Amino acid sequence: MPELAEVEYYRTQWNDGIGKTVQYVNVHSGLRLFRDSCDTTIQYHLAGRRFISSQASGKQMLFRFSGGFWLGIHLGMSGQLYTSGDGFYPGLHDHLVIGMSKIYLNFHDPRRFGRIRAQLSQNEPAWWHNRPRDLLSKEFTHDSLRHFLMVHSRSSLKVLLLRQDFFPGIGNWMADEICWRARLHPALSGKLSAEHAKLLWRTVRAVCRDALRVIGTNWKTPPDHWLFNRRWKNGGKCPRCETGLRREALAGRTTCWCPTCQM
DNA sequence: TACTCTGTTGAATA
DNA sequence: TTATTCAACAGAGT
Repeated sequence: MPELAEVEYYRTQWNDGIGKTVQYVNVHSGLRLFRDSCDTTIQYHLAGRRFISSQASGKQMLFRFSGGFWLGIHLGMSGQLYTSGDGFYPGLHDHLVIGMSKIYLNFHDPRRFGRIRAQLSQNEPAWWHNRPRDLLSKEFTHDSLRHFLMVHSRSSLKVLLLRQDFFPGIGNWMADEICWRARLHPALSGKLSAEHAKLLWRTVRAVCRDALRVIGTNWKTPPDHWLFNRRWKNGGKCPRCETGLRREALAGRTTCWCPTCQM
């Protein structure tokens, strides 16, 4: 489940290709992944270009190639980026393979919920330019969060935290981790007190920082004092108070919380 | 074998 | 306008 930190991790997997020139491109054309009809653009225009740099923001990634070629990737639910060396042969779910000298950059996605877009232009694509600000930027202010909560005061915290237009990069496990750390019940409405809103703001940033540090750099397993390791299976205990965790679908998403800690 | 569940986005519906 | 539901998928588990 690629969220903020997993996306950052996968982005860096292609770093060994930076500076190299594309020699070969293999695309599984016609898949929903290429619904922005970019499969032919990639197939015909990527070869011969040099891989310059990459960025990640929320769950989005942007890869820059020479001559104004931009490749955007969203991993969806099961997407992965990885590289391989000589002798590699694309598997069933390797939907995009970029061959370079001694390295292949691969996009692998069994469930095909991801999204790939390509564009030829001097400036970065509009969809990237218009993306929401990052949660660790100074533009994500306490005041903007309070305003957002006020406007959507009828929605639950869990639903709001999953809104990519305001919380880019937050997914299911991060939303649960944030609620748990802030001791706020995920079903609470957005109508929070000023103190609780401030607490939520601080916690969102702390969880983003911690996730990027632990998972984003070399994908270590988060420590046991996070909710993360306990939330997946039945019978998990709260790392703080050892109460049995509750797991229920909330707004259609599996949600885990501690009935003692989270009010 | 057949059914259920998983988690993200965006379209459809209320 | 805003909130909720569901389809797009394949694979692992029951």
